[in-house]
Order: sequence, then C-alpha cells, then structure tokens
Amino acid sequence: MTDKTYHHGNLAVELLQAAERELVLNGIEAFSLRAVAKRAGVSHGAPAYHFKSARGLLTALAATGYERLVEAQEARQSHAGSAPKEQLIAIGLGYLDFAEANPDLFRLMFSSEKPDRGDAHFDIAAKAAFGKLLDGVREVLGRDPSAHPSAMTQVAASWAMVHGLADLIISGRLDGPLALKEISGPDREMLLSRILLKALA
Amino acid sequence: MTDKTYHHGNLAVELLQAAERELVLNGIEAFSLRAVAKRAGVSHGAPAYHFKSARGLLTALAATGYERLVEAQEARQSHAGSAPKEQLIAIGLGYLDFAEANPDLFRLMFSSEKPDRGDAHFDIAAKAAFGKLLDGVREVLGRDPSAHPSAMTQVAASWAMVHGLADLIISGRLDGPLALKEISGPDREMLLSRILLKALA
DNA sequence: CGACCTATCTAGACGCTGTCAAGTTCCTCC
DNA sequence: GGAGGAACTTGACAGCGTCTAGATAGGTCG
Repeated sequence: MTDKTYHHGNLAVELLQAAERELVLNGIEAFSLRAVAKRAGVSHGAPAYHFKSARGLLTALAATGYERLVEAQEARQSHAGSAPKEQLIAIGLGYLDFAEANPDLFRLMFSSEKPDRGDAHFDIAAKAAFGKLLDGVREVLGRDPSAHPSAMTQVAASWAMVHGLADLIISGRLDGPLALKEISGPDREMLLSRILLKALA
Repeated sequence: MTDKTYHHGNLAVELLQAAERELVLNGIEAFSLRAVAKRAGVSHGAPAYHFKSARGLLTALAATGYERLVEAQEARQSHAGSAPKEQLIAIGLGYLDFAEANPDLFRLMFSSEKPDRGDAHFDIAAKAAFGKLLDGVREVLGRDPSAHPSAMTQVAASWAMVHGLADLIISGRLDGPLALKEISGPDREMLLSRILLKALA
C-alpha cells in the first residue's frame, strides 16, 4: 500500500502528483506525459495503464481540481460572517484563492479542451463546484435559481464576474492598469470584494 | 504581389490565413505548424522564414485578433444609441460577438501562453483593445480612469464581467444552467446586456 | 547579355512527443 | 508450485518544431 515495489500499488496517485508538479513547472502547453513518467520514476508507457491516455490523466487531474476548488471556497466560508452576502463573497474569494494558487490547473479545468468533459468523475466534480455557487446565490435571494430564471441570471452574473476576475488576474492583465500586484492584505480583499459585489446588483 | 510564383510574395499573409483556418478546424491545442504549411502549399520549413517559430506565427495571429476585436466593438457601437451607457454596453456586446465568432482565436489571445506578449505588434494591438474599454468607462463616469483609482476599479469590474461572460459562453458552461443556447435574438441581447450592466453598479 | 547577390523557399536530419503492441516481472490464489 | 492476471517495461511508429545546408527565382549591375 506504500510504494517502491515493482507493482507499487500507488502509481496512479503518484502520477497525478507528478503531473501537477509538471503543470506548475512547465505550464500547461509544454506538458509532457513522458516527463511525468520520468518524474514518477517509471517508464514512459506506465501512465497508459492507469489512465488510458494523456487526456485521461489530465481529465483526472482536473477533476481533483474541482474538488480542491470547493475546499478553498469552504475554507473562506468558515472564516466569514454568516450573512448570506458575506457567505457568497467568501465563495467568490475562495474561487480567486484557488485560481491564484493554481493558475495552470485552473486553466486546465476551465479553458482547455484537453480534459474529457464527458468523463463521469470530471462531470460530478465540476457540477459540485457549480452547486457551491448555486447555494450561495440561493441563500442571498431566498429562492432556488434552478426554478427561477431571474435568479439563474443572477448566478450567471456572479459566475461571470468571479470567473472573469480570476482569469484576468492569473494572466496578469490587471497588474498594469489596476496595479493589483502592489496591493495586498485587507486592501486587496476589500477591492476584490467590492468588485464581486457589483454582480449582485 | 498576388501569388503562385515560387517567391509568391504573399506567403506571410497566406500563412496567417491558413493558421487561422487550422485553428478553427483543429482547435488551439492540436495546432500544428506543419499542417499550416501544407495548407498553404509550401514546405514545412517555409513558415520559419517569415515568422521565426510557431510561437511567432501565433503571436502575429493573436495580434490581428485584437485588431478585429476592436472592429467588432466599433460595429456594435455604430448601431447603438449615443448615450454613454449604451455605447459601453455596445463595446461589451462587441466583445462577446468576437469571442463567439472566434472562440479559439479568443483563447489564443487571452488564455494561452503561446503568443509572445512582449512582441511589439501584439502589445500595441492589445493595448488598443484595452483602450476601447477605457474610453467607454470614461464616457460613462465622466472622468479618466487612468487618473482616478475608483474609476479604474470600474474598468476592472466591467472587463472582468464581459471577459468572464465571454469565457463561460465559449466553453459552453452557460448552456446548461442558463439554457443560453435556446435563447436568441433580442431576448438574448437583453439578457446579456442586463448582466453586463451589473458591472456598472 | 551574362554574372552575381540576396530574398525566398525546399529538403533532410535531430530529438522530442503520444500511442500502441509485445514482452517481462511480480503477486495471488488454487 | 504452477497458472493466471495485474502492473509495468521495452521498442517501434508517425508526427511534431527547429535547425542547417542547399536550391531557385528575381533584380541589379557590369
């Protein structure tokens, strides 16, 4: 159950870790399956046994990403006030936390066609993350977005705002105009919160 | 100046067109320089002469993308009312038009590390596109965002909203929850405009 | 008219990539 | 203790981007 045997029984997990490390080091576009195998200390053909293809490995990695996205959001929620709006802002800030901490993984999850979106694990994890946002908006509006089109519009607006913000931040596009890199701590949180709040208008 | 000679004098332009065609057909992640060369009817080494590398070709392509983004925005503006808010909404809708009409090019421009952002042509074109947004917000607020931090926050919010919306739309993520695919015409424009307007709150 | 010169493109080689098929090693269970 | 399957290795293949050397066309000048 540990490792280091010929069949070390843990390779799938190790490959995922190695893949993420490669993603961080080389970026998503220079990602190489063979480099992942080498990093994990196995032959270049080994990954194919556990994940059918490079696509399969990246799909699995992206799926874990959605799970960790939810964790980042819940971490924020647990430190926020209990008012619905505060909770929704926390969900948004958690979204930004995750994107900033894992920019390449974030891109893999949302802006890449490499993961197979039809994959069951991927789909479940992605839907769970979407559900988080849905819950937040429901609490604020006091009704279920799934049943009320206008509330669903509110979900779309919130998602678009936080997602666009995340995407612009990790591509460094707000560093120049907003000088976002030079702001930190509470000032930064305040600024981002104010922007996120606009989506709720 | 036309084509079909050995040195047909037009290859750079033809390569750009071929590259975009390949982008549309195969997607950004399966993009191949050799396929572009084949499509243009030249040897696989030919592109290197005009654009130093694949990166160079994609950088040039992305740069033209920004120029066409501005054109899409101006097309919308010319059909909109003259009120500042209407003009800004038009700029946003043009942004969405462009993204929906050229999803892979949009991804190349905003979410890829393949283009060289230090390239002069790329930088100028990208800054011009950003300037469009800046102008729109200035007219609405009546002051220059470059000089007023609070107005620049407004720019960031507007950009994040429209950019996030574009990104979610082209990845099909609003088709399910919002059923956006089933809405069209004026209904659709109204819905998108209402979301964009929220950023101005 | 002919020779050169430079811009433009071709052709081949290199090491890398992902995938596949066949072979090898280890573990388990009968 | 032998069989069989699971986990991994090995080698081959086509396609990729880049580099280098060579071929060719067009224009310029003697």
